[in-house]
Amino acid sequence: MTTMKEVAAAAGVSLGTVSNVLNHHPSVTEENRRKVQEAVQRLKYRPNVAARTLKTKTSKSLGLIIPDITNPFYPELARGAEDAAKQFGYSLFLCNNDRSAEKEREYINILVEKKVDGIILVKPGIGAEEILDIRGQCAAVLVDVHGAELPECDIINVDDRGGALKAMELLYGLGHRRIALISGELEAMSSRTRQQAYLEFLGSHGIPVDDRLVKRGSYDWHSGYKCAVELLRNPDPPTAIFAANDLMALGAMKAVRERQLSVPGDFSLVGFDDVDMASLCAPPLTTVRQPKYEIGVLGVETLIRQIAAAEKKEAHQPGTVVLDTELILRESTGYARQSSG
Amino acid sequence: MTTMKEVAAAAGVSLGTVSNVLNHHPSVTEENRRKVQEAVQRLKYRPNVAARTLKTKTSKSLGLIIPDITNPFYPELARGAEDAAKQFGYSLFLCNNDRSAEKEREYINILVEKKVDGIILVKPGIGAEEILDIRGQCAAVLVDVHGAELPECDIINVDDRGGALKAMELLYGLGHRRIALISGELEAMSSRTRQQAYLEFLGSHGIPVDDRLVKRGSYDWHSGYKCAVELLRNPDPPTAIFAANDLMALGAMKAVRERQLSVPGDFSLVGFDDVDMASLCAPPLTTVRQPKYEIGVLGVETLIRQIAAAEKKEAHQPGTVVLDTELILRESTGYARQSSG
DNA sequence: ATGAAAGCGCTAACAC
DNA sequence: GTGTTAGCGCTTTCAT
Repeated sequence: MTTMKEVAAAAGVSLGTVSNVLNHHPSVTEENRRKVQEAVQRLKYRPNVAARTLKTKTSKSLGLIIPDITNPFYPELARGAEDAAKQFGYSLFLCNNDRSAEKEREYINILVEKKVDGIILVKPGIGAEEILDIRGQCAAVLVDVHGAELPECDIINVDDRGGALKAMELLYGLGHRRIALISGELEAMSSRTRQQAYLEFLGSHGIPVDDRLVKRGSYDWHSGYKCAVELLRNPDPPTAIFAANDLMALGAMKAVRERQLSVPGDFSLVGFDDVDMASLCAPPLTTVRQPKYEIGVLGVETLIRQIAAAEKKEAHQPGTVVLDTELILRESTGYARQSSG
Repeated sequence: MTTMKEVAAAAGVSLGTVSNVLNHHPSVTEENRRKVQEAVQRLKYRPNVAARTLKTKTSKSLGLIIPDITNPFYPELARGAEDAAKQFGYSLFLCNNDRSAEKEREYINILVEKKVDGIILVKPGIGAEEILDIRGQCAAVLVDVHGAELPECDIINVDDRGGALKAMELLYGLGHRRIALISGELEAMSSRTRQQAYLEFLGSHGIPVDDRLVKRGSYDWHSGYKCAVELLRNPDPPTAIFAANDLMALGAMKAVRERQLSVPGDFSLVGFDDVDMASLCAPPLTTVRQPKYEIGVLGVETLIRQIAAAEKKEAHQPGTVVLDTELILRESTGYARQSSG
């Protein structure tokens, strides 16, 4: 492996000069610059990032901690993060924590030890103090977390409440009155919010909450299927389901169609997220789109801003941004049937 | 930031002793071990991986270069790689190259500079010499690549030929004779192989190849849709489509159903990969399952084996492994209709 | 503008 | 068993 020292020797200049050339410092003779560049080429010199990191305390690496890349919501987010990271000259460590706080801690430890310059923490399961601890080590941004307890952190959330309300308004506007909810795990801020919005909407429209119409899933399609089966077994079944994510909505759709009910003729379904399959499936799923890719991009942009501020020893003003959702009207929603609505 | 030096001072022992404790060297008094561990806890000491990497030339990091994590084939592969990496104490850099050899080169450079211990290169776009170059820097395993030109590399392939043949046999056995192919990009080894198998099967069963029945897609569902639309416009249309991946098969299914043809009543479809949506969609898609997760796991296991061999200065015997596929019979395939078969 | 040299935090070889 | 020490490859003063 070629080192700067060897390049210096080959070019007949000093170590410092080579470093200056490589770091584009202006104060180098054209002559020397040329000689160094030639030697770099000839010896196929490659900088050693470990050495640089040791010296500069910055690695040009970031960490992305998500629940599970296998959940179709995350690839796009990860892609956004990776693209943005690349653009700024950073690389990205991918970490799946399976929604386990313990794994999350492990990963944070490793990332800190690897001297990443920043961490994006999606749906953090760890406590507030632990999160603040990270900030002592590197930049950090939180995605999908309750902000109140963390005033000193950058937070990116999606307007879950607004999105859920849009879904409910659509269903209500189509005449549905018995609207079921398939919620996600209530540990996650976003699931709780979507459920609250559902309840709130019912309340503000004078619809009494029927507990048998509220099921709790776990974000995978099997759970959506199971919840829907139970819902349909109800003597007075719902005419529509609002699911806290597309996967569960699609699972529910499967159950509905197995009961020989047509979607949207007999039954309406709305999801959340707008994953790829939502548009592919039959019928295409009406859903509330989250800006997944943009979350990833914004996450690293925020990280970069923090890093830049820390470098200049400026204060960074942390903030919370709430991204908008968009209702995507497709073909899984229709007017409520008179008979049951 | 606490360093080993400070820990040594706090514990009243030497730097070397601290290092010995941290690296679990046997030759340390119980007494000293205790003192060091106490100091580590109290000072919240965290090792600096950059320093260690500089010294040991090993980073406990790996790189995974794939076309695009957004393609539903890759999250599972990535997950398998990440899980295995974690198990061996490694972290994983995620890199999307968008099937561009240029980006691929960039990433390889960065990864090498970051001193990753190994790289998994999926569907490499770079040339053989470049690939062999990597081997001088770190471990490497190739996934989905033509092996003949690279006898010195570890290669993991899937039995695309066998898989495609299974799909064709199924269709043929159901009475289909006009079977169309929607292939992928022919730069990729796997697409070429699947197409070859299709042609081979037709040949060996005395079915003349009809060029109008062979379409080239680009692995996304839109292209599958488009190809199917063209196929169905044919005056003597096919009764079944074999698509080189599930996404295109699902796109094709959409097109077929828009023509008011029922699947599998009027038309049969077989995909390749067995992604999540294949089982979720209606009707569930018959497909050829690839062991996606296992590829990822096997990839890092192979890397680890190379690394271990290099560490012990043993020779590593590279090899090519071809993983089996499995035909997953679902509901998108049925008997050919007499009228058109 | 350039060279010399210190040192980032760690491991490992060596002497005791 | 423990302490001392020499680098790993780089950036960054500080002289010159």
